[in-house]
Amino acid sequence: MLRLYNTLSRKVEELERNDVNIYLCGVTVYDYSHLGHARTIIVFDTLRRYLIYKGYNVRFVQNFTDIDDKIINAAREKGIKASELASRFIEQYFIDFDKLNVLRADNYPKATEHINEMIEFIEKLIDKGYAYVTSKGVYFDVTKDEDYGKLSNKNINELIAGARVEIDPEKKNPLDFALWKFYDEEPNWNSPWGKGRPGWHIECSAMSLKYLERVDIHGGGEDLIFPHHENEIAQSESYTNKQFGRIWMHVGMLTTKGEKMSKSLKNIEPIYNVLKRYGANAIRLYSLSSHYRKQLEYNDGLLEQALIRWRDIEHAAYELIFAEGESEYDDAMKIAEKSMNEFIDAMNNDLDTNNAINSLTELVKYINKHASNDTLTKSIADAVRREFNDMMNILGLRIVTINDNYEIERLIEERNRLRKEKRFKEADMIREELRKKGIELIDHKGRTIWKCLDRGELY
RNA sequence: GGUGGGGUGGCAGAGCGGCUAUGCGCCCGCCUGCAGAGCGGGUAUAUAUGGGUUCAAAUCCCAUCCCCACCUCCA
Repeated sequence: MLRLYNTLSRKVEELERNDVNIYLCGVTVYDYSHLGHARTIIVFDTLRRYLIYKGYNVRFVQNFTDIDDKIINAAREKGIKASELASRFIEQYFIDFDKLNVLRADNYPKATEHINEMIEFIEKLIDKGYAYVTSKGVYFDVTKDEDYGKLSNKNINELIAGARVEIDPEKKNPLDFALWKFYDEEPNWNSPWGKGRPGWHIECSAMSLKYLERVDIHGGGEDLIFPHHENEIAQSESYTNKQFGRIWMHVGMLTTKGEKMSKSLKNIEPIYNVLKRYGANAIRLYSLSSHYRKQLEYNDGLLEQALIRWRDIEHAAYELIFAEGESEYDDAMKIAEKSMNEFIDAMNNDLDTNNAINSLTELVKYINKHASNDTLTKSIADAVRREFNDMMNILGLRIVTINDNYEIERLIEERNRLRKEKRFKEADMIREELRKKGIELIDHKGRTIWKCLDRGELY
């Protein structure tokens, strides 16, 4: 049984339903997505893949915040419309995350396409007495929500005392947050209270309500706990009178030299850049190399380690493809089963992906060992293939596929002819030539196989 | 100041009372025409600090120090 840590209860809880609705807070599209975004999204993608593997019926919704001050400012700098900038970075988002082998969500709702839903939401909050209008906009009154602060475990009075938000005398309380803000200049939308733009938190409440009848897992980066998720809960529960979000999952921040990766610290590493250098598989392994709730340090050495780890897995994957012959395979079945069981145990334990990867490594070692001894038969390969592929799949790992291997096979033949004649220099030249194209040859007794390395240049 | 999470060998990362994971790196050897993978051996005297509980603590308790995140926009 899968057990997940719930930020709300601060306990590890079992996921008891069979239909699982997941809402992930996505990115604000005003710039390239960075490795920190990648980690959060890869974690949720892995969770989703695992749930699917376990037979759950998963529905996955992830939003795009496509309107806010940062987008407007960035667009102004570039001299383009905010909507144009947003759609450009949404496009880029898909380029990056498709390469990272992140499954597409069932829905990617955008804030600008749900203005009406938000307005309706706000109207009801006003009707119910949870929100009020000032000269600047519409605000949510946090004191009307008795359990405000329950997610972030904050005491409302302490929050008020230590509030860092600038004081707006019209607000009843410094913690009250905007549902709608008045703006005369574009981009803006009409509302019953005046032209303006929605506040940030309201989009997730309105959109998750629209696309998911119930949110079983709601999550995002750890930095969203307060105020974003706290506010979402306050609004949504005030609106529906029902609990909003069952399990709240939060992914730890990526750090560089011990400090959070963020725009303001200028220590961002855009995904496209890391992809170029290490490839998607290494990034996924890196992102999953530590428990998701812990902070993860970013540096080249760690990506390097992940890439080395990937090389072993990749090697095994190709050896399985090229395996030939028959033999006993009882042992292989046992190892595959053991490795898979350990993998599942690790995953069930609040997504202990690092240990899950270690379990895969166990099988990989077994495969590679047989391969080097020239005892990896097709029988053995068949006996372990399903488990191997399942684990690869859950982790979102995949080898590079190439459609035309005729030329490779031809060069291998030629090289082997040269080797037979002991013309090793020339043979090595062919191997070198292929290596430059990312094809690595592996000599076995009487035959040579190849693998296509997943490397940055391919992206 | 409040809230949460941490401090384990060169690096990453388990263990949550006894049996000192694991991976990577590094060194030596074997194997190979060479590579890759593999095999054998070695390396690190590892558990922030100081107390305490216990026959036994990295694991429990107390104190101290340090780090990070959140408390403003943020994945």
